[in-house]
Amino acid sequence: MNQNPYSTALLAWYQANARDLPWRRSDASAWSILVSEIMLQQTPVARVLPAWEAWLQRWPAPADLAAEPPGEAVRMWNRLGYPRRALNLHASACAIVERHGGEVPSTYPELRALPGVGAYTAAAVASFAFGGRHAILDTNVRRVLARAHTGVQYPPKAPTRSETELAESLLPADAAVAARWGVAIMELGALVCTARSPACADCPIASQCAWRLAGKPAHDGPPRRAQTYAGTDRQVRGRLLAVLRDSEGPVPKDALDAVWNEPIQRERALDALVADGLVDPREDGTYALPG
DNA sequence: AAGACGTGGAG
DNA sequence: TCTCCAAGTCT
Repeated sequence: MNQNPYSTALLAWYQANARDLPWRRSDASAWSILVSEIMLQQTPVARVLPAWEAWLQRWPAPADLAAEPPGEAVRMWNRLGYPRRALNLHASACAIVERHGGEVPSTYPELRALPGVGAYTAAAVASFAFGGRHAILDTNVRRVLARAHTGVQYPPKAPTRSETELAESLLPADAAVAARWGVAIMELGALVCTARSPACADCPIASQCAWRLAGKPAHDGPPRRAQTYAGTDRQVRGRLLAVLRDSEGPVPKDALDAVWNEPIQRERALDALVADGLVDPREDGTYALPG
């Protein structure tokens, strides 16, 4: 049926060990799945759970969100991080209403065309919401493939062509099986084949894992540089936006000036937020979330 | 095609 | 405390 050597073991493992996440339930709408995928970008499941519930309760369909100003999406996003995702979700909702009659599109190209929807998210929604046959290549899958197939501890910094080709070569032929296999290998990376301390004893494909068989050699190459945060523009942007989020209406410039004492950096961060459409400078000199 | 882009929990 | 990292995307 396919050349995937551990499909059966992986599927069985998933059957027995998958988390009961709300966006995986059979009654989850395509919209709710899209929302979950955007929220989960670079953000842990535990923090997404409550945000996802609140979001869907307020905006059960794309049209509900599209009917509100983008600033409300940013406010609702709260402290999930990367607030441009809220803007993208709002813009996606508008596009879905305008171009797709209010229904989340089902094909990869249509999904990929939505703002904030890249290769991973388009494949994930097409697969998880619509049962399409697409290779899922997120950080979990990339790590599993790096270990099981390539025999190294960590995947390359950025996704490569060969990783995509490997993932596609492993895809079960049947679309429904492929969709299930996609979540399964992702779940394996999230629960067992983790970044720091993989639980190889619990791994259904341990006997075929190239990295384990090689004695789990440590990562070879330059250290994976951690992202700095303290003192960066990102931190300033975060503080600036928090003031606007926590305020009912427009705020005077003084309130923004108070969050950071270095004026050059502060102005640069504010200008960038305005350029990104996350902050709306008003004629009276005050600032607000976009209306 | 490196680097920017938030936030908070775990070890 | 400090580093790492969590279902990426965009420029």
